[in-house]
Amino acid sequence: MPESKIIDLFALNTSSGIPIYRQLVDQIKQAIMMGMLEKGQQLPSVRQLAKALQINPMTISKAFAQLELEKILERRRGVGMLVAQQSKQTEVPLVVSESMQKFIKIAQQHDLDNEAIMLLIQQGLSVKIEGNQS
Amino acid sequence: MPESKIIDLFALNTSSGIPIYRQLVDQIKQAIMMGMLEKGQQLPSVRQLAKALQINPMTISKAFAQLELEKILERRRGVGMLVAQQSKQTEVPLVVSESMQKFIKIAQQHDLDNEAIMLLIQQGLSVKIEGNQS
DNA sequence: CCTAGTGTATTAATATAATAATACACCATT
DNA sequence: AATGGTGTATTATTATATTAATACACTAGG
Repeated sequence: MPESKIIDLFALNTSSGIPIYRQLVDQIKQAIMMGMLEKGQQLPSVRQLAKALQINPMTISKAFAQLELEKILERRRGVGMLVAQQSKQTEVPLVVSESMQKFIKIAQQHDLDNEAIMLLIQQGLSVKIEGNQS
Repeated sequence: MPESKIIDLFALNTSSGIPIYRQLVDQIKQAIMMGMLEKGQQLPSVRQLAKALQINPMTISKAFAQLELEKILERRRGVGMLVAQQSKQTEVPLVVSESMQKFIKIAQQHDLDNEAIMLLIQQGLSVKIEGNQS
């Protein structure tokens, strides 16, 4: 994916109540999972993004700081940012996406809305382990 | 489910960063979805819960205020709280749970952790319509 | 070295949310 | 009406998170 198009990956919603930097973090992880960003891929500069998205450069930087902590991106002062070669986030296998789509379809056919679906999954994930982690 | 056992439904984590009242809201919705709370079912009183869970009564009340707004519970001053007969939250059909469990199993077999699974679903839900928007 | 491009540490301003204390409102039973 | 149980509006405190401004740090290329 050409660097110029990467900016189009981001769809920020400033009135959703979800912090901008978190939206950035999530959307980058998702882009990698969907195969839209590859390891070694260079990202647009903090200032380019900040200008294009009309937000403060530090907000971008904060998002990337978190992503670096999680070993997903590498930041290089004076150079730029790129998807880490050893990124912990990787593209999701097709069978997984397919299984998910099947599940979502069935859930929607039974009138579950998005929030209910998220809650159900959350429940499903926490039940696996007896007692609560998190 | 006997009222005395309902308190056991709640597993609050005061150090998770997730607000207590939101944990209560989510856990009640989940309990209904899992069939552990039924329509018309009476809930323990605000003060009983507050004492058992070691939190302020107003925190319980806040959670229930939200659930009433969403037409899930009914609150009756001087009487108590109960699951609304017309509750918008309903038990999830078995086929849905099964499909979900299948999906979770496959995802975990492919090394997705809980956070990745949640992000994936979130992505899956936001990409509603495949096709042209031209 | 100088410049113009990278990213960022520090700090401050803002915004907002979460929790709790209090006193009050409502209801059923006597 | 008195009592003892319900829930709650109001208010204040606290905590904390988010965003932004500024000045600084690093790098590549001329």
